[in-house]
Amino acid sequence: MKTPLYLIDGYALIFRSYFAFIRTPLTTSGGVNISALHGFTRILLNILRDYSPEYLAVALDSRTPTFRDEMFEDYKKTRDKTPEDLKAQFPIIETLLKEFHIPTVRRNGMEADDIIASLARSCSAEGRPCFIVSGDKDLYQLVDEHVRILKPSRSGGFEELDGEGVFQDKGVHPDQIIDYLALLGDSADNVPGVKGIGQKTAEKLLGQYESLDGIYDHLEDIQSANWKKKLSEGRESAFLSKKLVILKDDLDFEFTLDDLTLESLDGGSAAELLKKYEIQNLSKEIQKVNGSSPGKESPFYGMGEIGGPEMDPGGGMLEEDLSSGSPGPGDQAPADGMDKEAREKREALNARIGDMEQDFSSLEARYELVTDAEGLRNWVDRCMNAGEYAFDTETDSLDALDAQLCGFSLSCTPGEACYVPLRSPGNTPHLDESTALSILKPLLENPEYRLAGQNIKYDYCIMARRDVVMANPWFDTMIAAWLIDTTANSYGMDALAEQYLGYTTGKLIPLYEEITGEKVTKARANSIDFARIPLDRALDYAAEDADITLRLSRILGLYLERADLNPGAKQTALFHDLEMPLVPVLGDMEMRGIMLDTPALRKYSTELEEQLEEITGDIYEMVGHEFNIASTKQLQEVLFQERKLTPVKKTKTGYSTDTSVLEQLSKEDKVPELVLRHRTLSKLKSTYVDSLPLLIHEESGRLHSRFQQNGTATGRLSSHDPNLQNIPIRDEEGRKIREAFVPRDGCMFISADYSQIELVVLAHLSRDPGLVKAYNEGTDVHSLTASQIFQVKVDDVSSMQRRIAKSINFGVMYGMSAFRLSREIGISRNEAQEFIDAYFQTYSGIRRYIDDLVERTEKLGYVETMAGRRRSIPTISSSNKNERMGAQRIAVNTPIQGSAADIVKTAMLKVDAELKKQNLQTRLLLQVHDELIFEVPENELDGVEELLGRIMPGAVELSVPLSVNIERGASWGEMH
DNA sequence: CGTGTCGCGTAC
DNA sequence: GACGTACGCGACACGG
Repeated sequence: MKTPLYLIDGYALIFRSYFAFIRTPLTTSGGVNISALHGFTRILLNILRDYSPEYLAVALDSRTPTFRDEMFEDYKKTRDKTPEDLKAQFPIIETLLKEFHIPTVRRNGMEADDIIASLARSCSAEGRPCFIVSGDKDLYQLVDEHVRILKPSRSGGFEELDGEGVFQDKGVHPDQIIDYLALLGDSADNVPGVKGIGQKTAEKLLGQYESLDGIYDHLEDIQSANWKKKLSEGRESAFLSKKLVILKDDLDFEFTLDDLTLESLDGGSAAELLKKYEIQNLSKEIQKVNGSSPGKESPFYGMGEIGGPEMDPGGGMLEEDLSSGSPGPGDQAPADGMDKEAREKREALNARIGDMEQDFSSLEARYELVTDAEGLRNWVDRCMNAGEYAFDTETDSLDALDAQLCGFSLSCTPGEACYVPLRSPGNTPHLDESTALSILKPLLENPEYRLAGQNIKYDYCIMARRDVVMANPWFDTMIAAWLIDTTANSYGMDALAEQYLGYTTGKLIPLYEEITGEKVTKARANSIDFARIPLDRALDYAAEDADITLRLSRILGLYLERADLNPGAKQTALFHDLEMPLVPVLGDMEMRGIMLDTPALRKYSTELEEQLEEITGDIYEMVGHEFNIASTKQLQEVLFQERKLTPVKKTKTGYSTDTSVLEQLSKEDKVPELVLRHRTLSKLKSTYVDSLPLLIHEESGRLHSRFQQNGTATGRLSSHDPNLQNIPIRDEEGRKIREAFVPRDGCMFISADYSQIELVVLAHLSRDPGLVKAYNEGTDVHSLTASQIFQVKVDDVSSMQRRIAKSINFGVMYGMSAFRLSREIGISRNEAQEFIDAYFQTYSGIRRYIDDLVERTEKLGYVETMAGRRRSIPTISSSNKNERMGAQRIAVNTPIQGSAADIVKTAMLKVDAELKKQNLQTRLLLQVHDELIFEVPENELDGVEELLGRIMPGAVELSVPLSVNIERGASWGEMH
């Protein structure tokens, strides 16, 4: 066996090392980035240590444009400009290589890859083993019986890839890599590939047709119309890509193998260099490395042409602009039907809004940094005198339960604000938290002073955890903006300032990135630490927050008032009497959390795992091979191609494999049946059983879901992290998860849910005599409906008939079509239509209500709920029928769903007030749309049941009775 | 590796 | 195409 040659892909490893530490770069004490120097040297030393190579070379890229640039002018054009702090490391690394006496090879017009390819081919030709050190998949094409890849692993070792290894890694053989890359493209190098073909597809196609030529020769045989289309559109691009990814392997070199020995290695001066960059450990290590016969000059090969850009600046692809023209905020008043007085009022309000905008835009902001007690007292006095002020906290986390308080800001006059830092970088003296809070407390806790804020629930929680209970959260700009336009895509302060004030705020993320040098990814945006921002910059940002919030509160107040000019409108009341008081109630729920029986879930997880493995095995056996059952794409192939089952319906990208389809297919084949079971169990496992325990808060040991008040267009709440509003209940397996929600010691749960609240609301809104009568007499509405449409006595209604009636009752509220109903209950479309017709004949009041509502919506452009919540529906007059029908369904559904939400919110406030009044320890934990769940000390159980039974049915007054089911249980699963 | 989109499935 | 409102998972494609 000949002595192996080691080829190191220089720049590939340098880039890789730099970007590996991009979030927390390695730097010298002076802040100089040394990630690449460190990482590259580490890999180099590991090769020396692990493989003791005799022959080795580092291949480097050309300093001038390469033949690929000439072939394809966009080549590598998508790359960002190489960062300056990375570029600065190139010469250092080259110097290091030179001083260490590591042979380097570079040739102008050629990339390192081409050099490696040529040297590797020479090795193959003479039967010499060759190891290529790189993580770049382009080089996989070189692997053969003599050539292998050494891919540096995270742990510091190397993964050795031969032909089999390449196949394991990429799913194709080395001689297919070129075609693989030609299909896939490489965005980093701007190799186009075939658009829409990804790893999985490329792998599959090459598995079947061997090569690119094979694929195009058999284009007509390809089953998927989708792929066929993409491939034929991308043909030219594929073959150009192929040319780009083929490495040039026929370069001639003037040197011989002997020029690539490591005999003259000399770690001495390299060690000095590393020491200079404060890389102590590697410096020591390199110091010890020495070749056997020192003194030989390190060869440096190349043509010596200088200059030429290393890389071109990126072209920067523009993202498609998704924003669409949104309706103006809150002003969709009808032109007609308004009397003179109303029009005058409206004009007066518009004038006030205009004047206010004018005043605000001419302000010169004056912001003050407050660092001592006297300064803060002064500001608190000013706020008290004004009676109304804006308040905002700065912290180190968006999670109010973890957050440290870094400071806060106040404003009581537009354009004037202060920031009070409590944590900051550097040594500027400032107030400590407890002193500051003791001065602030009398302001925040006195209900006489009205507090404006943006997302007050957050600040409420922050302060409550520090024993300051904000007593008058009076104007949340986020919630106000939501009420004005429930379908906006952002309620962030920046967006509101832009929209309502025409004001562009300072942006925190760029500021933070500039100061810390860290990239703020989405995952990290939660933990921006405001204390790291120097006070001068912090002042501008934080004080502006309070200033803008105050301005927004004033102008949004006017917008609410203006909305109230519409007949019957009551947005201001809805805001102040319902939504704002709800803020602390939701904050309390979030802070309290709910207890989870984690051991029970862990045990269940194991059971599910076992069942899943068994099902998976059975499926593989029947299908004859392994595949990813969770991949709809792969599943489609198995079902519709291999097993030749008939597709039932399509999705945007292929054939559907959803539950209804699989159920259908189960009649013919066992596999879809097993897949259904697999779906159910893996859904439970991944979404609930395994995920819920991960969200348990360390300090409290409980699960703190967050209730979003502006999460929906209808007025419902939503819940997230975790979403506790979609915990399973319908199936036995799912119910087990509810059983893992348990009360704290000495308590039980009480659940109170409104029965059929949406149908009751429909009865109330439509005033349909039949429906109203049924509710007043306590008749079972579904049975009554069935008796009417099937023309039988109520007592003779079969369970099937009742089920159908129930479907229709619910379907009507959603604007269900005959098509859907027919599928839902397995009857023909005509039959379904007959049922629907019979339904509307029976409940003619509902028909009339819907028709009137749609007509009214066409006139006004919006719908309203009982509490005056408004949703604008501009597409109600669309010329596109589908769009218009969709709008009509929204118009019908929103008042029903939204009014139900109004009722439940009202109940929450009344119950909360009563619990406080009676000084009970019972606490509201969850709201699930029509259900409230309380944690109740045992001695309060009876009293609370009585209280709920008294308050909840009468939360609002309706023309039909609203009944509540109340149950108690030792777990959430025990109720219902 | 991070991010967005899709298909799907859970709740009311 | 065909029933409203949410959230969140895994797979996949894609860009840096």
